[in-house]
Amino acid sequence: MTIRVRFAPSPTGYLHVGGARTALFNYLWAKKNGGTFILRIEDTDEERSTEDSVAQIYESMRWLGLHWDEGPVRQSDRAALYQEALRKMEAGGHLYRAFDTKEELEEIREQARLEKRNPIYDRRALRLTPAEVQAKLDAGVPFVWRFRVPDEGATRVPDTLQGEGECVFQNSEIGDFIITRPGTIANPGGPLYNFCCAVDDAEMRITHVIRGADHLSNTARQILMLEALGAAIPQYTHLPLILKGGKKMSKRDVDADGRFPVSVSARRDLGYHPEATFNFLALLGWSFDGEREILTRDEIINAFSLDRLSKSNANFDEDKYLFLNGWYTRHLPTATIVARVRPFLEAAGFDLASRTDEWIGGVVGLEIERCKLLTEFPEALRYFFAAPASYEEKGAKKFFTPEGLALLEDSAARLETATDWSHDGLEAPIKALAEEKQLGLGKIAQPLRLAVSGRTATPGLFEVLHVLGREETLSRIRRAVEVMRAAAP
RNA sequence: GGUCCCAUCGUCUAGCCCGGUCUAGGACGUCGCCCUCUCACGGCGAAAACAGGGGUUCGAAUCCCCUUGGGACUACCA
Repeated sequence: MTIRVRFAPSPTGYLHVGGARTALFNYLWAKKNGGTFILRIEDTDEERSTEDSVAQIYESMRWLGLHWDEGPVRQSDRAALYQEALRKMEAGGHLYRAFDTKEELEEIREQARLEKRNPIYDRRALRLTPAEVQAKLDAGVPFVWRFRVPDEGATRVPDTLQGEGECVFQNSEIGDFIITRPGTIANPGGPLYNFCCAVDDAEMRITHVIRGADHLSNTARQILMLEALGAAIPQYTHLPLILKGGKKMSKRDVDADGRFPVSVSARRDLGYHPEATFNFLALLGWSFDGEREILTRDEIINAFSLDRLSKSNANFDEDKYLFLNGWYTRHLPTATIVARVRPFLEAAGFDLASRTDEWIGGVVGLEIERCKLLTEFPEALRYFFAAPASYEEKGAKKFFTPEGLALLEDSAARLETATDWSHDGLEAPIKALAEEKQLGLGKIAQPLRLAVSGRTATPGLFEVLHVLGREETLSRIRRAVEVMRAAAP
């Protein structure tokens, strides 16, 4: 039997990293087994679904390389299918109409709370006589369809991960759930999530449902409907949840924290790599061998298996994500990094018109070990595009002293007579100066570094001077000297 | 409150199913040392965990029970 899995997001917000991980595991399971990965958009909630979200979900999945084999299938296009399933279940005696108002239902819940019971519908609609039902229908009283859960027995959710192979729910604890929005005969209410999900899983012949553990109790209901429909029950894998601050990631206020947003697109905009994200997400609840953690897409696909999934919830480890991103920044081909950094440099307003990819690659290469996120490059590279507007305060205090000033002027004098502006050609005269002064190279280099870059931490000083060129270097030193004189006359 | 799920270093985890090889392995983070013109990268090293209590067993991180803790669900959302 060929494996068929689906990722079924609701477009009520941007795809977040938790959803992306669910999509990833479905994708991996399909790829590993030569199966089919289906994308299904669960947009039955017209109020909350937006086209913007739909577009962003596609975009984020493509960015991560989670290409789907079938779909996207939109539930909003499948009304006829749900209508047919509804008729089938009704004919089987699995459904009944309920005319209760929101207020009545709230009362039932409140009562249950007081009695410390699970709030379960009391089936008052089921006690209506056929004549009473007909009267309400004739009067146009809105109703919803409820699924009649069997009185006895239990519903077993076959799960590869949670429980000991299955999770058991007593039917008496489930309660007759609602499967449509309120409507009338003339104007029927639309189908609800649980219902569509079960119908679609059956219709699409889904073999494995891999989704978050927050769906565990829904699954019992979906299995009940699947049985009523006479459909096969897929194998379920309820993934442990990704926690953020000890709580489930919330769809709302997705990107409330600008530094640690949860939407995939916001992460991309912050300069995270798809490779790092793919790798990191795969390791969130799954492990390769417990030793290796930096893995290629193919290695992950080949090694992926459901039985190496963890059962317990995982905190979203920002430090590790950032570390991995830094690793990929350092190890991805330079051309890739340059292509990805370019837009960030442009956005920062740097003039790239006269800059070749080779030149950009050069300066990116110099700063790459100090940058984990692509968004860090503009600030890191700023001094290659413009003379420092200010000098690092701590460094200025330490190196812009009378002694530092003298050293800077001496350095400038040596550099002015330098004929060879290569790394070695620059190093030689400065080293000679250090020896004459009986100082460590750092003593000379630090004031120079600060003068040309405004910073106390940069790549090798002579590489920097080489890139800046003679004129630019000397003019920056002159400016620094002026600033120093002005500050301490 | 009810139902369900989960429980190894601060965090992500390996080991658990098939008890002894575990003085519990790796990674991130932290700290120290080395490399070094600075920062970073890299290298080396350190501190750091089987939630608690009962069983079963010659022997338990591994099996069973209880307690405790954490999470999810508890919509005419998905």
